[in-house]
Parts: sequence; structure tokens; C-alpha cells
Amino acid sequence: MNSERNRVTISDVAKASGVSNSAVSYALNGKAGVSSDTRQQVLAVAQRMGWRPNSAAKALSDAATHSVGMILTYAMSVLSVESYTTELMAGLTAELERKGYSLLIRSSSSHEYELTVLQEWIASGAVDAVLVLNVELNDPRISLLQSQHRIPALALCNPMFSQGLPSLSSNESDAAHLIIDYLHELGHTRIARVAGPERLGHTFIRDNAFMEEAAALGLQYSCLHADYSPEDGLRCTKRLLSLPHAPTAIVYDNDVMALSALKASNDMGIAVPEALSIVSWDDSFMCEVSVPSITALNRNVVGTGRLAAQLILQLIEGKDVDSVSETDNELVFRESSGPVHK
Amino acid sequence: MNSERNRVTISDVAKASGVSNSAVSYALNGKAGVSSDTRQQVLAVAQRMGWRPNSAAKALSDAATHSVGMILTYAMSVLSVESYTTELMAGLTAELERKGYSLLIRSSSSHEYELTVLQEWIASGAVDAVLVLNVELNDPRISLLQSQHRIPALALCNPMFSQGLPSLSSNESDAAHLIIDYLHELGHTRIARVAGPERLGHTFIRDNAFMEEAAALGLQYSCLHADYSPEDGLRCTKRLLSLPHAPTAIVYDNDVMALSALKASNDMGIAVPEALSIVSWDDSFMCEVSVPSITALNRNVVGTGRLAAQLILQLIEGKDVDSVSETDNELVFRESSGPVHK
DNA sequence: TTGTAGGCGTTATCAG
DNA sequence: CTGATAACGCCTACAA
Repeated sequence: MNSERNRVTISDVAKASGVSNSAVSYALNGKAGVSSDTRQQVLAVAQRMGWRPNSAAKALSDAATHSVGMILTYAMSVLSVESYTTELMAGLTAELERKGYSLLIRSSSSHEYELTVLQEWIASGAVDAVLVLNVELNDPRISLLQSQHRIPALALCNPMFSQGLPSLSSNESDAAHLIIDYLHELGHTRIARVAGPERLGHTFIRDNAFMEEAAALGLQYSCLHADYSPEDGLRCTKRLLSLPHAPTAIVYDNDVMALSALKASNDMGIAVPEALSIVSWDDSFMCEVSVPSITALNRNVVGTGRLAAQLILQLIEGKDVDSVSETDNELVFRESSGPVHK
Repeated sequence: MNSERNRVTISDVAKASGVSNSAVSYALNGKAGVSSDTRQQVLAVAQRMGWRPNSAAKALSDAATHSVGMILTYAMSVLSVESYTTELMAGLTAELERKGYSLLIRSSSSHEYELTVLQEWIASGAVDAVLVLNVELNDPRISLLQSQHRIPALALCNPMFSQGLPSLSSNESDAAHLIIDYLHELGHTRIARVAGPERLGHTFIRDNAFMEEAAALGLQYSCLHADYSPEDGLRCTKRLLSLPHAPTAIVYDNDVMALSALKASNDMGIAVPEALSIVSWDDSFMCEVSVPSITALNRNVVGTGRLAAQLILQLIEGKDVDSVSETDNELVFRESSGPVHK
């Protein structure tokens, strides 16, 4: 199976330099054990021959692959529409790059299969660490990762779901308060929310925060759970707007659903923001450019990716990492929201 | 540096089964050389002990990493808005998954750095193959990959730019004809196009196709080149619409710019589609849900990703792969385009 | 300061 | 059919 071409190895460099194998290794790794002259000599030769360490050999020797694993487990239909993942990856890869790490991606169509991949990674050492996305309540991935100590893992979720695993979360309840207080100040008394899947950890947090704050302010609050897809967003919106006492403001857990809400209200002849205020939990280009533009929570997902990468690199170095919470929520006011007209 | 935990190796299994090292290897790999009894025995023990092949060792031995490399080299601002990359990755990873391959991602902020990463991959054997995106005219990446034979590569571009490297392209000129003929039938005589960066290979192809077809039909055709960003889309649209003989139809090379065109025409009080028809080269959720919805070319990017993965896997197997061209272009008619009003 | 030897975990060769 | 043994390329004691 070994039909490889002329790859330059350390032995080749050693031979060409007329020194031993280990001398070359020391020289190339900047370690003591060789004279300055020899080192210069070896470096020059290695450079000339175009030597680079073979990644597999290095991985075997170091027991480290210099890659971080991540599994994409979205339904195809939702994935193609998600900007969150792209932005996260941009931040992740940019930061990992600085230390010469790569992101190793696998995709999976089911949760069971994702567990299989994780188990394989744990057993095979294919990655040095793992990032877990979209954590659910009693997520078996968390249990699995928490029960082993071969591969460190960072969970992108509230620490209450990470079972002691280091986690990075955005302050969802802070954001919820920000949004609901804003709507309250505008005079809305009947508000609704089209949330993400109920089993998701961050949906749980948001649900709680919304219910609490709504109750505290004496608001009428109703919530439907959807799957983040435009179709589901449309369906939920129409259902809410058909209620006898329809809400005057609806909050959407992602931008895609918020956008289809615009379509829905347009279809039903309901004016935005005069008769209905719309707020999206995710900001994106789509919110900016839609007509009307959509008031949205800005979350700097790229920054989250960068931070996640930093934490993961610390974990790989063996450092202890506490659960971190980001609180850079900011509401961007646009045309889709306004005071209640009665 | 070897502070690893109790990973189960083949030797462990051998010891536990009371057979030799190689017997275990044969048994586990389903190869001849062991009795059926021994094989069953070994498999049972391996299963019980949770043995999985160590990926680094396997990579070293096989000289194959079972991963395919891809470099993201978008400007951050554009990347976060691109749905193309996400969809492509969805198709890629889904198909690679079936053969147990992973996608190895690195990101780069400059073309020079991307070359460095490629060189590193070639020399280190960190990936079994490479996918090259966004090929430009006289792209140094193509030259680099074409000048070596260690790592096969697939270029996502028209074969005229791949210098003999296997390539996968969508039939851009077919698509151009589709769009321009459609607009011609609607009675448009002054059409414009806001294209992608001029140095990109597929922009070149589209430019040529558009110029040819416009000339053939006797249409007035003008073209501005932008960077795919909403800002640039806005700028170019306003510039075109301010011309003395403004176009009555504008084609945009991506969905993002088409959407900002909607904003631009709205700002300038130009009715779509009555006074201006808009067509987007990329279809996406945004085109569906915008008001008005945008006529767009549907390209099945996920399918392209799948096909690319299949071709790459063939290359890895050592098969010859011809340049492939996809022709599944389909124009989805929506509200943003219509007959000329005079 | 240098070179030799052994290990990382696997697969493949070649005797028995 | 089995079991040593070498090889993959790198790192690192350890000995010279």
C-alpha cells in the first residue's frame, strides 16, 4: 500500500549533512544537543531539500494530531440556511490557525451516528479535542465525553447542561431580558415567541428567562417551538396571528424564521411594525437588507468562534478551563419593531 | 511528551487473546492468515476491550490520513454571508463520511498564506487530497499542485483554468445564456450585470458568455465588477441606475448583492419589477423570502459538494478523473423580474 | 557534542 | 495457519 513518492525524511537530511539522525532532530527542533555549527549546517540542508515533518509520524510520536474535531449534525435543509455555523467556523479556524491547528469536520445525519463518530475519535485519537454544538437536555454526547479523559472537550452551552465539562455560553437570559424589556417599553402587552427546538439547551434557558420576565412584568406571553426552518417559521407565525387575541410582537429564535414572518405578515395583510413588531434573536445580513429591516440581537458569532478556539487550545495544553459566559449582547434597532398602535 | 492514557493497542488485544500481534492484525482487518476460530476469538476480545485502530499509527503505516484538505480564504466580512461554502461543505462532508473520510479545514487571510499551507500539506502528507476553491486566472495554487504528484487535487473551476488538473465546473456559459435569453424574451434591451471579482475564473467565463450572447442578440450590455459584498452590490446598483440610459434589468453574480439591489431600488424609488428586473445567479433562502422574491438561478450546491467528494475519492484511489462539467442550471422565476414597461 | 537504539501502533513480509 | 521481524518517520533517553 506504500506507493509514496520521494518524501524527504529526517534520515535523508542526516545523510546529506553527514551527521546522525538524532542530531538532525535536535537541530530542527531547536533543542540542545548539537553544536551551533552543526545546527546551522543541518538547517541549511533541510531547507534546501525541502524537509517538513511528516504529520503522521509526528502525530504518532507526539500522540497529538494538531487538529480539533467538530461534527455537523444539521438537517440538510436547515444547514444550507444557517449562517451561524459558517461564522463560528470562521472564528474557530482563524484562531486555531495561529497555533498551526486544523479543524477536522465530519458530518452526521443522526444523533446516534454522531455518538459513533465521537467514540471513534476518543478511541483512535484522531483529534486532540472536540467542540460540541447544539447541546440538548441530557445530551448523551456530554455524558460520553465527560466519562473519558483522553480527549478534552468544550461544550457550547450553558454550564447547567455540560455536566462539569468546560463550556462556553452566551448569556441567553441576559439577552432575553434585553429583548422583553425593550418590547415592554414600547407598550406591548401581548408578546409571543417562535422558539427553536424545545430539547435544545439554549432554548430551555431562553424559555425560562422569557417566562420569568414576562410574568414579572405582567405580560401575556405565549411560545411555540419550531425547527428553525422557514416553513416552520411561517406556520407558527400564521398560527399566532390567527389567535383571537393575537400578539402585537413576536420574537424569533433565528433570523430565518424572522424573515419568513415578514412574508407571513405580508401575506396576511398585517403591517410591520404598525400592527406587529418583529425581533430576531440572530442578526445577519438578511436582517439588515430585508424590507422592512429587522430588529435583531447582535451576537458576534465570529468572536465566539475565536474564543472557543482559545479555550480549546488551553484545554489541549492541559490547563484547567472554567465555564465561560459571554455577555456581549446588543440589540440592533431597525424598522421591524415599534410602539404599539391601538 | 507522552502523557497518554490507557489506549488499547493491538498488542494488548494480542496478549489478552493469547495470540501473536500479527494474527490480531489479520483478524481485525478481515484478511486471510488466521483460522476462523482465532478470528472470532480475537474479534470478541477486541470488541470487549474497545479496541479501535490508532489513527496516527494507521496513517503512518498506510501513508494515508483519510482526510481531504480545504482552505477557506474569504474575507471575514464576505464569509459570514456566504451560503455557498456552507452548502458545499454539507455535500462534501456527507459524501466523504460514507468512506470514513474527514474534511480538514484551515483558514487563511491571504493568498500567499494559502500557498504556504498547501506546500505544508504537500510536504507533510497531512491530507490525502485537496479541493481548490475560487480559482483565479493564472492561479499559483494550480501551478503548485500541478507541479507535484504527491497529493491529488480537484479544482472547482472551468478546465481552462486548471492547467490539466482534474476539475469540476458548473456550466457557466449555459447559465449565462439561460438568463440572458430569458431577459431578452421579456423585451429587455438594456441589461447590466454586477459581477464578482474580475480575476476569478468563473467570472471570466461568465463575462465572456454574457458579452457574446448580448452581442448576438443586439442587446446593450454593461458590466461592473464587485466583491460580492452587500456594500459593493449597493454601490454598483446605484451607479448603474444613475446612468442616463439606465438598464431595465440587472443580473447579480450572487444572492447577497441581488438583495442589496432590492434595497437600493427601494431607496431610489424604482419599482421592482415594473421599472427594474433583478435576477440573481445564486439561489438561496433569501431570494425566496425577500419582498419581492428574487428570480434566481438554482444550482444545487450541495449536489456539487457531493460530486466533488466522489471525484476526490476516485483521485485518492488512483483513478484518472476527467474534468467534469455540471449542467443542472435551472432558472426559478419569482417576483423580481418581468416584462419591460415603457 | 555526537551517534545508537528503542518506542509510538500499525501493517506487511517471511520464515516456521 | 501462525508468529517473529522489519518498516513507516519522528522523538528521546542513553551511551560513547
